[in-house]
Amino acid sequence: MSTREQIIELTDELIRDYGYNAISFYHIAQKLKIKNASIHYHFPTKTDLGIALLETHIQRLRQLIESTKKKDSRVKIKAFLSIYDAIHAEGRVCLVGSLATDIKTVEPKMAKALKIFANEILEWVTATLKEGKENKTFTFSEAPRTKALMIISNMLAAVQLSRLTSDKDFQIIRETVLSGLLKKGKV
Amino acid sequence: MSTREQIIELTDELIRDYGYNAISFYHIAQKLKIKNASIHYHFPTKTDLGIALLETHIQRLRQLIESTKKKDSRVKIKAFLSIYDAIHAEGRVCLVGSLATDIKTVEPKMAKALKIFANEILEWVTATLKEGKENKTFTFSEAPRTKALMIISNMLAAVQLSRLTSDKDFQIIRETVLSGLLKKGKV
DNA sequence: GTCTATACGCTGATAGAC
DNA sequence: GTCTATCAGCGTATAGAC
Repeated sequence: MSTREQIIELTDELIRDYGYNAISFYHIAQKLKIKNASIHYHFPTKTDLGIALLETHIQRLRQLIESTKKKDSRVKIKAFLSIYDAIHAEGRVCLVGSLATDIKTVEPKMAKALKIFANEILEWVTATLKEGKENKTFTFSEAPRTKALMIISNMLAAVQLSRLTSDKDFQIIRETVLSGLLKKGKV
Repeated sequence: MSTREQIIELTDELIRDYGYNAISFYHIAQKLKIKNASIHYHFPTKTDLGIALLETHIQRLRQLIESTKKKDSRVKIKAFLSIYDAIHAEGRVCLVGSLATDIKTVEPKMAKALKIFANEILEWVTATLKEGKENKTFTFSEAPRTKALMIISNMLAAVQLSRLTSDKDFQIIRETVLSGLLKKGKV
């Protein structure tokens, strides 16, 4: 992995652990055993680093969407939930949630990238739910986009809340989300 | 309002706007037209200020619980949702969500206060749902604590997500939460 | 590409006058 | 209780050698 990629990877972990405004170039440099100035070579400003991180996430999301395109709706939703399983296992929060609380402190260009990322997630989950509802894989009464908002908000907050209440609360929310989609005879 | 109260009030707004690690004593002092050192007189450290803020919120929550004690379950849940209506109207996020992303950066004493606050909210909503289910005000199939987790996570994330997707998404989530509790013939 | 050296503003915090 | 003055440390960022 190139230095540039290592910086992005570590920044991702640090932001989801501590938050954008709590981390510094010095923290990143120390962990990677490089110097402060080396990071500035790859990313002139902190904003540049933040945008590069978001663009990486957007790219990965698009790859996931592409690679699961022809799979069952259930597989797609489970792929979405699996992302949160990994985040929760790390004791971290998701990038969208972490940056949502900081959005008023970042430069417009970075805020824009964050909004694009959040909206592409919402569009994908919406499309997946719509598809799953039509082919009777999922059962729910709300509009697909509404249901997507409910599921995303449940998962986004699950990783945050379980830091405060109980670790097990993540699993409870996750299972309730899934069973709420699959349970037949409801509605 | 005393200076001490003004500091707490403004800190609350700033944390929910920008996040704990983005705000400084200088920002607070400037807005209140006092000096840096005056804040340190009331709160020796930033941690002391954070804890005082959380204790204020815990106290207010207890007052709300007490004042709505004998009211209908529906009134209690609407009181809970109203808190988020106000937060969303301000364009801010809730204190629990804002600090959940920063918890690994604050001192243990402050983290503890935050956990107490989050758990008391969860207990209240759980008790309210249990009561409402028993007297048939609410209709849901999950355990009361599970349903409370779902509702709290929906609302906590609604204020965060609506900063990124659309302002209207808050209302969509809020209405879906409420109708999911009141709609008869479901389940 | 990575380093050393450095600039300099902001941050939390303290001492002591009023 | 609030002020002035001051501090050390950390933050982003840059210049220029290797």
